[in-house]
Amino acid sequence: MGIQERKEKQKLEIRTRILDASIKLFSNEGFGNVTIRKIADLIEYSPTTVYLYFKDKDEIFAALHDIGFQKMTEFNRNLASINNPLLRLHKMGENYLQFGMENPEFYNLMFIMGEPMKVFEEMGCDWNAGDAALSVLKATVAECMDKGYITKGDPQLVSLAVWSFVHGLVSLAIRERMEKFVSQKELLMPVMKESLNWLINNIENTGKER
Amino acid sequence: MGIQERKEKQKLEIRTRILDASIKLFSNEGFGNVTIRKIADLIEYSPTTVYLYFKDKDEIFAALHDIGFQKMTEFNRNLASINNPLLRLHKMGENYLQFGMENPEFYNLMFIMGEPMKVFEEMGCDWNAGDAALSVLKATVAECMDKGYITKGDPQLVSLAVWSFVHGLVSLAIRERMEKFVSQKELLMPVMKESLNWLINNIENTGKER
DNA sequence: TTGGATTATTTACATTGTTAATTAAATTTG
DNA sequence: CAAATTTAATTAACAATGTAAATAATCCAA
Repeated sequence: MGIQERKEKQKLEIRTRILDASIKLFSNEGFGNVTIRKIADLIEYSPTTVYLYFKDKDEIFAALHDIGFQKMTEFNRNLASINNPLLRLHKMGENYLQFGMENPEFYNLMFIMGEPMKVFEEMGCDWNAGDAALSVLKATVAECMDKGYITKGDPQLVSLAVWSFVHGLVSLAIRERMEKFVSQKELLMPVMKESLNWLINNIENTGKER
Repeated sequence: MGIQERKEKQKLEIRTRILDASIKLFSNEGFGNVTIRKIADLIEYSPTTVYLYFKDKDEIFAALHDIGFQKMTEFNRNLASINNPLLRLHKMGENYLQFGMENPEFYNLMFIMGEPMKVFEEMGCDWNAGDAALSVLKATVAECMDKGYITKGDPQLVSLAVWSFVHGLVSLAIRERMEKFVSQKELLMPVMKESLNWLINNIENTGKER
């Protein structure tokens, strides 16, 4: 049935156009700027047409959320070539910081906003995109422990700690809570990286215990 | 002029009523539930009256933000009696976690939402409430370094790191990004505390370097 | 008590998310 | 190919929201 196929493709095409329009809107002006009517304007359809492709606004956010994780995965391509797991962990952290600072609106969607999570809850499905990304982190931490780069312990706990740390940095920075610590915007990223260095140095196993 | 005085007092009284109503609204149902009209209903005034006491909604948020910091300060009363600065730092962290988990909406206002910050920016004034709280942290970290509990270094950098860490934990938890790591809600707080233990243990100076 | 200042309310408007009714287009069927 | 049916899109409408302007009520000094 070639006709069904084409229809599916068209449907997907418009869905993509809606998402692209949304991205354009929020990456320029933030999330307050994403309204159904503005999306409709951009794709040159009437506002209600949007509802033929997405149940509601939150479902659009959820879809964008997934796109964000794809973007982040691309960001992490440079990890594959790093053999030393601690260096890889370090680089992974730096990537995370950079991704957040360069895509604050996506970051917001992925790790701060409540809306996408509600959709996943309603749909009875989990936070798959996020969980996949975290699995990589956990595997890396476990490898660090296996090979003795960091003190052996619960990889889950250490992963959570590392993630919380970098998430804390990014989210404080993009929500402008860091001005007391970092006076100029250009210094934000360097200071955050230094902060990450500090953490990595601290958790590195220099054989102080057992 | 006793009459001026009374007027001031009345003005303040209504301002307080507006803020109280707002707190009631958002602590039950979150921030989406705070609308000018609902506030007006609660204090039994017409909606536009609210604008005689606050320039706009964001200014209400900014005022609530300050109240949040007062609450947090009260939370930290238990620190005064702790002499060991590292123990005090640890307890300060636990307080922070507890405050955030018990007052997620206030926490949101103080450390996540963008609105209050915009108001401070517009008014040309700084994030005073937050800065004051951070000064205490910085002083404690400095004391830890002075007395050799943690490796000497830049207190500013370490303070930022510690704060980012606990902020990361709280904000991931209240925005429900932690479900992969912590399956049940009752376990959240224990795991977060364990995570904090891990950090404190890691930064504790056991004399491994110099 | 009267007139200006203060405080409050009533209207009003634009923007938003979303639903229902209606029309236009495409597809299937006879 | 024409009629019937299904699908896609639009127009109209609604309720909620933030907020401004016009109007009314209240208060206080002269």
